[in-house]
Amino acid sequence: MKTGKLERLQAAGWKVGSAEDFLQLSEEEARLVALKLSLISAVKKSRIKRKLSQIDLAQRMKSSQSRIAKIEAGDPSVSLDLIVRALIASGATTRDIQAAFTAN
Amino acid sequence: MKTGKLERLQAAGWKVGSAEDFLQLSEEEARLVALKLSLISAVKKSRIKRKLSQIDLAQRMKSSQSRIAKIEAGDPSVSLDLIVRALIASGATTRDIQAAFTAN
DNA sequence: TGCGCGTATGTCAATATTGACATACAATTC
DNA sequence: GAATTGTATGTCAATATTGACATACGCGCA
Repeated sequence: MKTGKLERLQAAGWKVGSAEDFLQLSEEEARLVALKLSLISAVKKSRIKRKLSQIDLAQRMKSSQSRIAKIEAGDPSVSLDLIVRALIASGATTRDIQAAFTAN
Repeated sequence: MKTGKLERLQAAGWKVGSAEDFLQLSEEEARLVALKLSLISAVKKSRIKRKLSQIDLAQRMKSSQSRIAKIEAGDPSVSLDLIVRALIASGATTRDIQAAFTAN
């Protein structure tokens, strides 16, 4: 998960480009972040629900335990692709995924 | 006239190679590809609906026209992150994104 | 015909993401 | 308190993805 660009810029009191561009970009970025967060939450829920350890899930998707931990911790190095792969591998149904996408 | 899954995958440029390989695609991989295809379709629909050219959309999301073309062509080099960014930048609502799932 | 416009395709250096590994931390059980 | 089990964090070489650019294609129009 990317560090909040908006928050950091605001904290620094910066103006970037026009206010319009700035607000639009941050809104889009915020939507993407919110989407990732709800998917991450769904991964953990699904994994726990199926009583899988991080190692179990890692083996299912041919990844590693540390990657799963980073996914669930919202590490900036984790892509949306990997999050969704984890969701699917964890046994989440299409409906589960749909719900996660919608819940933001 | 519903297109077969195999044709759709090949048409989208995924390295599928042969029917043999396709059959070896795990259910998880197939679900991820199907998800990407739905979202890709939603990107193009949303862009056209808002009367945006690929160049327009590229500027909105600070990418390039060729990237947008590759997104819509289902180029394997395009990540899910970028697809969703394009969806958001094209003006798609959360409901539009949800619809992309239901449609598949 | 040539011209503008939108889209498609190939390439590539820069950057982002990956699995794997080592290691630390937390809770549980003996 | 030591072993076991599950999770967190940092690192890094290998790989994947990126925007940018050049260029080609299709199509309507003057």
